[in-house]
This record gives sequence, C-alpha cells and structure tokens, in this order.
Amino acid sequence: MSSTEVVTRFAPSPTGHLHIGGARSALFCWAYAKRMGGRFMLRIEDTDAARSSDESARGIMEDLAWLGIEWDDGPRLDLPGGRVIGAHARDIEGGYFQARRVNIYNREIERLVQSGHAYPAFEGSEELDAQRKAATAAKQTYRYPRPADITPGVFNADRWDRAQRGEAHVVRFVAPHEEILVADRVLGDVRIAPGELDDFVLRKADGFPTYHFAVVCDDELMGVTHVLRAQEHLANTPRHVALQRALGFRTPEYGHMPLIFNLDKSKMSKRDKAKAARAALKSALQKDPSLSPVTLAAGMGADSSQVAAFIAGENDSLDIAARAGAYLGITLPEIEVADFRANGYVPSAITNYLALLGWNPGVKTPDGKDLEKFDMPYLAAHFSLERIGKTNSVFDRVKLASFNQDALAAMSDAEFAQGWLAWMRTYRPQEAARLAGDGSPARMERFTLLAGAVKARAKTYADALRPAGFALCDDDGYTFDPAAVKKNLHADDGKGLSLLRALRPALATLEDWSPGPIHAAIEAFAGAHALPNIGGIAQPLRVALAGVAVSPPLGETLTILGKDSTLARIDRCLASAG
RNA sequence: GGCCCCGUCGUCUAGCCUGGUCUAGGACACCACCCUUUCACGGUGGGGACAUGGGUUCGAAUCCCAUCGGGGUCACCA
Repeated sequence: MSSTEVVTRFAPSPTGHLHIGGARSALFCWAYAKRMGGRFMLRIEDTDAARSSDESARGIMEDLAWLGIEWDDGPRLDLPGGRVIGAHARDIEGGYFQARRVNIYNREIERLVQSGHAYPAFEGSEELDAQRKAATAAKQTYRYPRPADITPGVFNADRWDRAQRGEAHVVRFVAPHEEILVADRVLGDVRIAPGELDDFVLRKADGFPTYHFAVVCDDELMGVTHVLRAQEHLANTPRHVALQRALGFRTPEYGHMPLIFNLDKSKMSKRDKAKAARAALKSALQKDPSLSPVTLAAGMGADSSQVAAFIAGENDSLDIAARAGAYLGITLPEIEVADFRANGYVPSAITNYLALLGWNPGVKTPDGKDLEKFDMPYLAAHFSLERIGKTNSVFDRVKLASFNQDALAAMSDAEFAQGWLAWMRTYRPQEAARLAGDGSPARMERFTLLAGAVKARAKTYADALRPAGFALCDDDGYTFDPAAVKKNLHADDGKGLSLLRALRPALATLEDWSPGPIHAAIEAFAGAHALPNIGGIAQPLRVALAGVAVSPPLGETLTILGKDSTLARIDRCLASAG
C-alpha cells in the first residue's frame, strides 16, 4: 500500500439487516475508493456483545454482495457459485471484527492512562442516570464532572491500582479544553467551542471499547484515509479528533452525508414495518366486526396473545408484522435491503437510485436533461465528494419503483425471464413451479413468452405476478368479475356473449397456435362480423379467459394458455354467463 | 433546552463557490391529448419552487445579516 492510497471503510454493527441508509453509505465509500484508485474496507463493529450476532454480520455481507458493493479489505465471504469477496484482503493484526481486537484497544487504553489522558472511573450507571435526570429536570446540560483527583497529563496511579485489583470501572478520556475544528469535505469547517466535550467513556465495564474509541484506533491502525458516514455522526467527530491528538494519530479526512427520511420526514426505521402492519390490523378489525385478534392470529399462524399485544403496541415484532402483511395482502414498507430484494427490486435500480440520494453527477445528457441513469462502473469513474449535497433527503419509493421498472424494461425478454424466475424460485416457489415447472425447454419457451408479455407492465418482479394472474390459476379457478361480465358480455342484448360463442369454433379449428396467427384470426373474425375494431370481441374474450377485461395482448395470452385451456375457459364462461 | 448542520416545484435535484445568459432546467408523481383490442409501454403538452424580512449592488436563487422552519446530537448503542 502506498502512503497516498485512499482507504475508505463501511463499518456496520451487526445487530440486524443492512438498512437502506447504510447501503447508501457503503455505496458512497465504495465509489470514492474506486474513483481514487484506492481500497474499500468492510469492518464489523460488534462491540455491543448483547446485540451483535454472526448471522447478522453474514446477512449484511450478503446484502452488500448482492448490491454489487464488494470490499477489497474485510472478512472473507464465500458465496454460492464460487464467488469470493475479500480473498485478497490485507492481513491486519486482529482482523476485521472489533470484538476480536480487544487486546489492541486495551494496549492503547493503557498508553492513554499512563500518559494521563484517560482514567478509570468507578461510578455506577444508575448513579449517573440519576445525575443526568436531575440535570435535565433543572434544565441544565449534563456533562460528566471530572473528578477532583484528575489532572490532565498526569498518571493517576491510585485509580489504576484500584482498577487492576478488579474493581468495577469504566475508563474515561481526559477531554481537552480547547476549540476543535473539523474540516469536513462535505459541510465545510465545523467548530466546537472549548468545554463542549466531557470526559466520555472509552472502555465499558464489560471490557469492550466504546464506539468512539474502537473507531479511532481502527481507522488509524487500518490506514483509513477518508471517513464518509451519515451526518448523525457529525456531533461525534470532535471527540474522535480529540482522541486522535491524545493518541498521536493522524486525523483522516471526514465527509458527512445527508440523512435519509420517510415521506412524512420521520427517520426510516424497521419499526415502520410494525407501524404499517398494526395500522392494517386495526383497520381490518374495524371494517369487519366479526374479526378478533384471536381469529386474526389463527389466520396468520401466530400466537393470539402476542398478536393482541402487537396490536396494542406493546411490541414491534418483525415476525408478526411480516405475517400480518402476508395475511392481509399488504406490502409492508421496505426499509432494509433484504426487503427490497424480497419484493423484487433489482440491484442496479437500487444502487442507481441510492446514488442520486445526496449525490448528483451534475452532467447533462445530449438532449439537455440531467443525467440520472447510470451504472456502478459510471459511479466508480465519476463519484466525487464535492458533489455530495448538504440537505437531508426523503426516500421516495415511487421514484425507486420507476427506476426499477425502467431497469426491467431494459432487459431482453430472456434476461427478464431468467431474473424473474430466479427471484420466484426463492420468494414465490409455488408460482415458480406453476409457471416454469421443471424448467424444460418447452416450459421455458412458454415462460419466456409470458415474461415478455408481462415485462413492460411490472415495476418489480413481485408486481409482474399481477398481469400474469391469468396463467397462475386453474381453468376453473378464477371468478368472473360481475361488472366486467355485465359490460362486455351482457350489455347490448348479450352481444358480447353471442360473439364469443361464434368465435369458439374459429379458434377450435385454428391450426397454428402462436401469437401472430391467433391475432390474425381474431382480426379476421372482427372483420367478418362487421366490428369497427377488434375490441368488440377482444374484451369478451378477455373476460372469458381471465375473469376481467384486462390481460396482455391476446395473441400472447392465448398462446401462453394453450389451445385446450383457452377453449375450456371459453366453455366455462359461456356456461356460467349464458 | 445546550451545541451543531441544513432550507430551490409534492419528492429527488441542476443552477449558488466564480452575481446578469433564470420569464429558474431535469427526473419521479399528477393532469390532458396522441398511439392503442384492454391494461401497460411510448410520444406531445400542462400546472407546480428560489422559506420570510432586511441589506450590498446598476442587477441576487446566487454575497451578508436577522427571523422563521426542518434535522442531528447530547449513553458504559453504534
């Protein structure tokens, strides 16, 4: 590694799935490193022993990999298909999981204590909470009061001995009394006045470092040159700068990115899913008085007392929220990358949209429009700190959906069919089996035709199931929409119905059962019956085949159904509506 | 409340640094029309913003100040 090489890092704490905001941070860090010809690092900040888990760390890495955000340095990840990420990571003492680096932090802590820049403190957290509460009640800003026996720059042997003898303690920083300037690459110079910092904790009673301390040590020891993170960390940065000075470390370049919010300006959080599910549950109960939490729980396959508690707002169980969403047929708001993936978004649309949330290439297309559509290589080649905005932004799912729709539309029919099927096999196995069966060439040919017919009508893979509905039910497994029947079959003295009856033999005798000939046959039929256009027969046919007057073009629809199903459905419709 | 950050269409933004070319451009959404066998796709057009008030200047979305508004942060979470 040369001394000028840029090193950025994304450092999630493994306490859940990868949040969409975290994905944006990772994307910007990745893009900047690539742009500068440097390295992008992934570090796992698992110093909160109670909340961290290895499954979560693995999940976050898989989500990053799925998005195409690959790290040069960090844990090794082996993916199905032989893909490996982090295979050429730099070998760093202690590795990339903070929990396994505790001896390193302890070494640095001791150095700080010996030089009089840190000291053990013995107050319990209840005691401090009480002090904080009292200060808040008195409308005072609480700052930890430095004990009288602490002198900056002087080693306190007394306290160190007590700590060494095993007395419960934390280690606190001797915060400097001076102005601290952070030269932020996004926000410009940010200053905080002397005395704003108090003696914050560096090492917790359980022996793990706090976030502040671990971050400062790791960024130095791992050679991080640029710290790009969300603006919520801005207020922490002076602490980090002060610590770096006390430890004799470099100060990396900082850049704080704007925050991402919901449409209602609230912070995007996984609790939003619980909120949406709860609202849906409540409105279901209100609309249908025969329902109760018990019957709902039964339908959801969940414990009724838990469901009742969930509705009452006593818990925000993600499991119950997911079950409620599935049971009531509503889509919960996507918050985590895994949610978008499950709902059928593609990585290229997500990363493109995310890149535009807080950054802009500032380039016009030849026809004078802002350049908005670009891929990962473009980002890697053009990303710049200067063009990161300062203002917080609202996450607009509707625009993301539009990007996703465009991404799907840009695929060839074969590509779309492949992606759609892969998604379906994971998230909708029943539908996958129904539409593609064993994946034999004959089945795939028909499936690809369906995929092509549905592609322009879908915003996501999940959404593509909607226009494919006619192919997902049995020939007698759908109902005829009364309004559609009335309008297209019964109106005008049953004209639609008699046309449909007359069409049947024409279709039954059609030899070449493929889109072109089928469409030609229907057109010929319309001409022979003096219809102004084929709508007069097309709409009744649609009602017969799908139950509603909406379907993809008829040539495709009939081909996908096959001749036998088509005739069976017409017969059933004639019998039912005639 | 203290400290810090931010303020262009409903939303994401271009323009701001280097005042005039801005009767403020684009995208998503919305509306209308066209295309069309339906639903979509596509095409054309439309409504829609410089938070407010003061300065500076011949001239301010662009520079300065104030006000108002929004956000972040004040843990032995990260």
